[in-house]
Amino acid sequence: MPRVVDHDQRREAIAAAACKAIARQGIDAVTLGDIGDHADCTTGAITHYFADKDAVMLAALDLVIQRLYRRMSRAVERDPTDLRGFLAETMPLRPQSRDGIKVWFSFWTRTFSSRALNRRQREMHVRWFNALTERLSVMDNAGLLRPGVDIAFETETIAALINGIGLRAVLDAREWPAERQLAHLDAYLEKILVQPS
Amino acid sequence: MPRVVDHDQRREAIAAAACKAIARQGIDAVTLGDIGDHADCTTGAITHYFADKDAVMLAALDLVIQRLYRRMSRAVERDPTDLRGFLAETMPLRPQSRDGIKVWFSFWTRTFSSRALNRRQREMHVRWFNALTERLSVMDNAGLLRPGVDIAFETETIAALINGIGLRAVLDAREWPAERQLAHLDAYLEKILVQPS
Amino acid sequence: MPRVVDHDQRREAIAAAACKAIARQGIDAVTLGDIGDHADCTTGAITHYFADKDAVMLAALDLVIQRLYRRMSRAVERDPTDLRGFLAETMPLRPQSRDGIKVWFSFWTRTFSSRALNRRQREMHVRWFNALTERLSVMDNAGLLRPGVDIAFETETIAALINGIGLRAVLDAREWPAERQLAHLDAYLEKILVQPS
Amino acid sequence: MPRVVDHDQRREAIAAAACKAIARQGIDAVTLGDIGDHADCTTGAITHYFADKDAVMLAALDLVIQRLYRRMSRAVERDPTDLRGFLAETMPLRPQSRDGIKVWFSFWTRTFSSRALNRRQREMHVRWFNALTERLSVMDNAGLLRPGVDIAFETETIAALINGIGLRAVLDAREWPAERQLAHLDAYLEKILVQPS
DNA sequence: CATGAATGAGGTTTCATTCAT
DNA sequence: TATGAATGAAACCTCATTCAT
Repeated sequence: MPRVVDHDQRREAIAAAACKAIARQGIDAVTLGDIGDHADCTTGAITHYFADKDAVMLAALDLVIQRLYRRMSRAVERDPTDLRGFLAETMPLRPQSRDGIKVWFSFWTRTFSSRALNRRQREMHVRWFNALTERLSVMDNAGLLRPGVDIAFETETIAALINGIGLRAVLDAREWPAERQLAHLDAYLEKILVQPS
Repeated sequence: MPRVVDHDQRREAIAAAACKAIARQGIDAVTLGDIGDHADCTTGAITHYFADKDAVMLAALDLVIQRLYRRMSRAVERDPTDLRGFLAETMPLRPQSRDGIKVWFSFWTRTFSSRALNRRQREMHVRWFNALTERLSVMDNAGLLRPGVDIAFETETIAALINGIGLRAVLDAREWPAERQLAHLDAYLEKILVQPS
Repeated sequence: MPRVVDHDQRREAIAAAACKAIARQGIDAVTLGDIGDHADCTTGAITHYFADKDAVMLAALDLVIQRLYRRMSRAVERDPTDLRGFLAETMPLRPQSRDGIKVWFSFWTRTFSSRALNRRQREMHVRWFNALTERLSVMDNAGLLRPGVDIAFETETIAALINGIGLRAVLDAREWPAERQLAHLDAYLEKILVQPS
Repeated sequence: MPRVVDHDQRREAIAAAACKAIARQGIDAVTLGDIGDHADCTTGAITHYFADKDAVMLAALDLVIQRLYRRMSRAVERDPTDLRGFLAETMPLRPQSRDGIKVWFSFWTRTFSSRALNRRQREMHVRWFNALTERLSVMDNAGLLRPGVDIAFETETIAALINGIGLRAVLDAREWPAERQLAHLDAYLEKILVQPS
């Protein structure tokens, strides 16, 4: 049993190393050796824990997604009606979260060629979509949404906006500090939320 | 006299072939051989026109960007106040334009590791930003924007939204036909444009 | 535990294989595959131990030089005043030593284009020059040199002569057996050494 | 008939360009394109005048050798007993002659792998050997050689010395101006020539 | 469990050569 | 006669994967 824990820990450590490597060098320049360097182990060790390179990369993606959802869940627990706080967890506001977002984005273009990745991407989106829809429903029930707002439709628009802002922030980090990103998010939310009088 | 060949035309043909290959196989799976297949020539012929693979890829990006701007310019010529028509040219509404957008997106994650690509990406964005700003100014002067709209700020929001919608449409083409993409764009524009009474 | 391999030994084995290949096929016809054939390994194994082909070639040169100096040192240990024996170690007198000399010579023309190689070549010459100068000094102190001999000047002349004779012997091995080479060396030494009465 | 002259002129021009390229970049880094650049023509033009690359290289060598012999012949015509002047023509005393010597040397290592080149090299040497032998005979007949000098033997020693000095001068041009090269030659000649009392 | 040496397929790149014009 | 576009073989090099230890 302790073995299993070690095993999982090791896998996660390697996945985390892969994240760093992907964020730093770009997903298609990363080699198993690079990942090994970040994880302080050799390529042989990596192939002990993963079937092949693709499995490592997917584990990196899963790790990022998992962290993302954990943060989003915590935000919901803190305040189920804090839509802004919930969304902020998916934006590259701080250097620590930026790497994860980079990894997430890195897989986008990979889905062009891989049917499997494409399906997983869609699953992830659906999951995010549902989580966001639930936030909006909660807010609607609490009377915080402007009347006439189409929740499903808004979910998609917000998702697109978050991705679009996050992309800019990741491509041009210097010009896009947290405040600037949030300013654009807030400006949009203002348009659909009931204004506190 | 050697075989008469239009050097620029040949370069563009190869760049176009690279676009097709990138959109089809994904940017990191494309080989010079693949591009040669699409361009009906050998790898030797490609390196006759380009210094190396990177140069080919950049030419592909440039071609896509150039086509994008050409389409945007034509839209402006048709009707300088047609913001929607202008923006629609940068969205993957039809299969033909989808490939170009895919290529454009494909280079995003590449900028994580390449300083040169990152700079080019920013230049492109500035150019697009300026073009979009001008559209909004023209509309503002024509009294078509709601009062109090911050043009620079709106430019960024719209850019983010377009990228976000385009991304979804490209990742999940079946679910995102032109109408759905435009619906989200229209919904946002409605919020900043003067309503036709 | 990985397969236990003496890293330095492996490098030297590959360098030795490169020497053989260079001597046999000529420095500009040698491929990594050829070297691999001589070393009983694949090109991949070679690049596992060396950064690139240039590094392999330089290692080959270094190995040759090292062997040369080892032989010269041994000669000095045997008899510090045996100038002829010392010089003989740098001449292609036997088939075994011929390969090394060939490799050494092969790098001469490479220095025309490579600044780094040129510098290394000069360093090697200086080292040889100093060793030879020391031999002559020892002999002078032992009263074996004719009076009035300029040691530095003679060092250069002898070096030139050795190179010239060695070159002929390597280009036309059949016509230049050891005796013939040594005859020319002896004839010159006779002119500067005190004759045994 | 004028065509033929043009043809030969063109061939020689290309051979001369090859010489420059070889001296500058090293014999194994030279491409037909480089030679074309120096000759102001394309690779196509070169293959019009030569069967293949080897033929071009050999033409370059022939040109160098031919120039060498022309210079040596002129020296003999000026003064048949001026051994020093005769030998000086084969040394890299001036920048102009250095390129030719470099080309000559460059072919040395090529002979390791090519039987044809090796034979040509030997032919060249024999020719030079004979010319030098004749010089020494003339001097001997004129009573300018010390008694007991073995002409054939001295010819070889002198040839080796010339090559050895020339090599050093070519590898380390800055340290080996004409005077230094000639000083070593003179020192040797002094040992075999009758001293002017 | 873990290592890292070795493999070998596959990619990019170079370049002598050919050939249509 | 001359061009230079195009070929294609061959080289170097990278790297995911395997495997003896």
